[in-house]
Amino acid sequence: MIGLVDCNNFYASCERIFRPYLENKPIIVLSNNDGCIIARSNEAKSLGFKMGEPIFKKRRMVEQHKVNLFSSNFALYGDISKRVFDVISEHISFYEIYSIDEVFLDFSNFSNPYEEALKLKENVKKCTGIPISIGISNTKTLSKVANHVAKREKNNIYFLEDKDQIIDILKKFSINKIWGIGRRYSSKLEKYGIYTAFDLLQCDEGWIRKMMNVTGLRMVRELKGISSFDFQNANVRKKSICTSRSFSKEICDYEKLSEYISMFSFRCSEKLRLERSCTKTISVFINTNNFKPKKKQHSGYMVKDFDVPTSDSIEITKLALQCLKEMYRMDCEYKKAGVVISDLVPENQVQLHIFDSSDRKRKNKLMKAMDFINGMIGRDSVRLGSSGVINKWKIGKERLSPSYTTKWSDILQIKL
DNA sequence: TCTGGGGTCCTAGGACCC
DNA sequence: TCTGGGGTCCTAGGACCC
Repeated sequence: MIGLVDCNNFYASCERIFRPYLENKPIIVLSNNDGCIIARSNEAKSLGFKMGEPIFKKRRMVEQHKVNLFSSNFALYGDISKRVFDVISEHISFYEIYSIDEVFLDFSNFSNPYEEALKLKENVKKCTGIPISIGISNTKTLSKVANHVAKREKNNIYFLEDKDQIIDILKKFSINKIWGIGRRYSSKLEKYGIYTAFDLLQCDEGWIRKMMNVTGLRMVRELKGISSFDFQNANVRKKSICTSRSFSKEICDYEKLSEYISMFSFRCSEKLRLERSCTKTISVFINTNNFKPKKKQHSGYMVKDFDVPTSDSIEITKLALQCLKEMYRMDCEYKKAGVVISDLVPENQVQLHIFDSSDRKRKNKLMKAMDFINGMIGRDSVRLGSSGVINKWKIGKERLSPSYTTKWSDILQIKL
């Protein structure tokens, strides 16, 4: 038996924890630059706000219904997420964290999974203030289905086991809600008259394999109750790391753009060291605003390799800036840029290079010192000169809530 | 005026090897 | 007229997830 925990409207719920007066009020959380809708409370959902919609198109509706808008506060969400998982780990020893607000649980040792889920749900709510839903079934994909159903149940828990019951639900379950079927596949399948999960189960497996390759086939098997996606080991390393941003205003100036690229590279290398990995490959991209098709368009993308895999911020930033230099066009206005590092190897398995003359031990020490200082007294306390002197990259966040749990200056005060 | 960020997996086809 | 068989590695692009 596999349980899937999903935090209800996670980001919106995080904002609500410290503002109980927002209970039953519509809440929307916005992406960077306060651009798109990325989370909605149930109240906001029923008012008709859509995921991913740009908020400026909805200004009037926001005012009309007195919707509470928030800029995204990922420091807060990340910390609350960790607390939720901490509580869960006290109940269950074998679990797989799937995303910031989802975790698969091994429920096979419980004689009464429903009771166990209920206890877990209540404890998470009590300890963190976050409401969760739990779907239970015998494969990951079916537990995802069960979780959908759970969202509408009174207790937010659904145990899906009985064969007839599974068929009943799959007959009403439209394909675009299935885990692993997105917009492309659903419109492709609908052309063949396949509208529900049940319809999909009637198809020939060879045909499914041809249509949706082996991943799609595995998903269909899971719907049939045959487990095809394993539990992931808790400490899988990342295969790539990316830092990218859209700018609130387009940038032409090379100096300014290079400061961003430098900052993105630095951020990537910090994440990389946290993973205890090194990178072999770096790619940099810069894009103009494709919502303004009349303006000159350019999508630059450049990849470069390191002779020796590294996690050194200085080396990584240097190569990234070289990429930028080679593709930057002075007659373009750039709206978005990013740095991706890939081909990651564990730091203790780095292949050395016969002509490598740099003192890697010394560089490592320097990076450790930087990470230590920034960890002690705050991000960017020490950084590279190439990223500029002041925090120019502060992206538009007008409605940012305090970082109640991760910043001393923002800690909640209670009057007794 | 204003449109997010960070990941994963799979496949076909080209280039190469013996 | 007729021209083999069995592999690996890499990349771009397509699909998906939250």
